[in-house]
Amino acid sequence: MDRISGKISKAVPTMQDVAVAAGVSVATVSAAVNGTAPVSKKLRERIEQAIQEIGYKRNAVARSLKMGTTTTVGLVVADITNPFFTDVVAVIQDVLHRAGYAVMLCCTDESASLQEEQISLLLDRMVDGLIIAAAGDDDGLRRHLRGANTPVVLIDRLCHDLDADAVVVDNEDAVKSATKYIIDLGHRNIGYISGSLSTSTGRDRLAGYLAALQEAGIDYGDEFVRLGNFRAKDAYTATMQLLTRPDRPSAIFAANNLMVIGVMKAIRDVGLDCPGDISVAGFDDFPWADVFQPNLTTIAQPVQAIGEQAAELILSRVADKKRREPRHIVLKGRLMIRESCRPRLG
Amino acid sequence: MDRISGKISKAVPTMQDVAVAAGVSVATVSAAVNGTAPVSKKLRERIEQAIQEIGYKRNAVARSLKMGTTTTVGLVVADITNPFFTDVVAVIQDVLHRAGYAVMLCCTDESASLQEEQISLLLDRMVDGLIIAAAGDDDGLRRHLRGANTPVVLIDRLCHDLDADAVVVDNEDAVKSATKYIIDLGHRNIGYISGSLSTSTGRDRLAGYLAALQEAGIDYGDEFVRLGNFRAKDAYTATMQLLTRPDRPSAIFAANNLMVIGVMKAIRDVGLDCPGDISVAGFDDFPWADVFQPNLTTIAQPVQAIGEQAAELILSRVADKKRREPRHIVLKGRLMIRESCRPRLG
DNA sequence: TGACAATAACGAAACGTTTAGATTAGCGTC
DNA sequence: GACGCTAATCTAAACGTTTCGTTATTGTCA
Repeated sequence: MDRISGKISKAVPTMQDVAVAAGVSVATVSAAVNGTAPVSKKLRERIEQAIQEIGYKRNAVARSLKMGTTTTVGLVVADITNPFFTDVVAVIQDVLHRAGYAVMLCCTDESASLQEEQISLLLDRMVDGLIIAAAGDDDGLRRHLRGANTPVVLIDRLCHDLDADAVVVDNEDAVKSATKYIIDLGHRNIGYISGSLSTSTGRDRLAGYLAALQEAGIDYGDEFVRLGNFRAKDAYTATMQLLTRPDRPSAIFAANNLMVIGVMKAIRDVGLDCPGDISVAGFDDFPWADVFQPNLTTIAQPVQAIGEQAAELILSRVADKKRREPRHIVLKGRLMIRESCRPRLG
Repeated sequence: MDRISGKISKAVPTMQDVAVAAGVSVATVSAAVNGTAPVSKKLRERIEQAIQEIGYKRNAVARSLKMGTTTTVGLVVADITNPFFTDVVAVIQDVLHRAGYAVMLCCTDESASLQEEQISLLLDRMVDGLIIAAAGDDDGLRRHLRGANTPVVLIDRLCHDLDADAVVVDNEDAVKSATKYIIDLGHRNIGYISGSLSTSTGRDRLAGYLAALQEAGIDYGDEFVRLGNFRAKDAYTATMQLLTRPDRPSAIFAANNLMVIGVMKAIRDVGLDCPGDISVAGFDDFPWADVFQPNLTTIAQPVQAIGEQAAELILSRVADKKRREPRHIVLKGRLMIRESCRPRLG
């Protein structure tokens, strides 16, 4: 690159170079580029031409240092492999990009310690805001987020005692109505494969299940509840435990989409048929839920709305840093009744 | 925050603050923090303590400006909603994070113009490297990437005439063997739902299909080929066209996972059954391919290896900027034979 | 005792912007 | 022609690091 020819051609041109080329000061170039101060037509044209000629691009890092703002938001999700999260991520991405923001994506694999690392990484890089689907324990999260006065929007999962904006679904209500639907089909022994109880979604969804049982006067409590920790593999073993009981459940509800896979695998592996022998429903809809067999009955989350609201929230926080009351947006899930649940025989 | 009390407490402490607190110069603090120069035990301890006390964190933006390096790589994929990409993204994420790098994720929605925007956004922010699953036309890509002397690794899709590292799958070979498998089952009229032909994957996969036909002495050429552009919806209409022909195909191959969904939907909507009436196979495996019915026969890509190799490549490029020959890594796909293809009847 | 390394700490100049405040130019008024 | 008043432009000081060249502090050896 650098020709040895008296003057060395810089690798990447700076505002200074533009200023020299256009015969003005850097301040004027800055004003012209950003439109922050009036600059005469004549100069503006000269500057623009110089920019074209030498191929100048503004250095966002230098700008960030000076401005104290990076037009970047960090996005932390528990599992990028989960279709629910990817759908939400896609929407957030889209909205933020339109607003000129970049997105730094991090993935915590449902691990609290990894989560702290990732948040630290993002905070170091001075992201203007943070959207988090929190994994694991709340304490670490709170500790890391206090002090850093970066605006935070929680999605999907709440964090106790952290006064941040949040957009979540009414999990309890959704699972309660799904469970009620199953009960109304005549099922009494209903298995429940739960997510991690250190997340608000894990707790709230379970609460919905229990509430429906109670309301129906079924009182075995959490007898049929097993922990699946939101992963297919854990759900598989959990389901196996349920299916090998003498009084095995005639229906199973899985608290998220990944766990449904584990449930179905287990059902297949013990030689049962869904929905013939056992009914299944799960949280989170996915695109092929109604094209492969059995067509799954699910609770669809409003992913589009969740993503949009989260993005809007963080944008408004970033635009106007003054501390306001945190806002919680609660959306409703929707029960998609398909064919994986049948009335209980006999 | 800022108490009005004589001296105002800074929002976020700087190295200067640490220096004052420890009674040393900023240069020494920097040396201690980075270990770039020897500093006596005594001072190091004082500095460390000061850091703890005032809660200092190094400002990565300032550091980037000075160092000309951001320890961030940009990751551009065509569709974050596609399980293949998310799997790869997850692996890349993981490897890069371990190496201390952050990942900026962008999504182009298969649009060339959006892609240029996104790359521009990343380049502005001075990412140290770029991993790209290229969408659309190659010219724009080349134009944007030249000049910026940022290392680039292409994944999944090649870009003609761009001398960048790349890790791809031998698409032609994989599809050829899958098609051969279908032919060997006795099928003659085999539909092919293609991805966009402006991508190398679109072209190579189609080439594999055609090669298998030719080798088997079947010579209707691209009679049964329809464009699905890698999206479920387009694949649906494309499949509909095929299924309403008088000589409708007895088997269909879809060139990626999303399009399989469209194909299955179309088959269902015209009242046919897979695999009873029509056999189906597709590119890209997914977790539930073998738990829901029909168990899909697919070509599994080595997502783990793709992600790892891509991450390693970009890391080595970033570590050592000197221009070397671009490396192309070609991996093999694997045919996962399940139950969605049956011997042709009659 | 003085000369000379070796070592540890420091001062100050970058990196490429933004921006407050100073300067200049242009122009109408008295 | 001196004066003010705008509007346009410039000068220079930040922003928070890193790093080069320099100085201070030892210790060693002739």
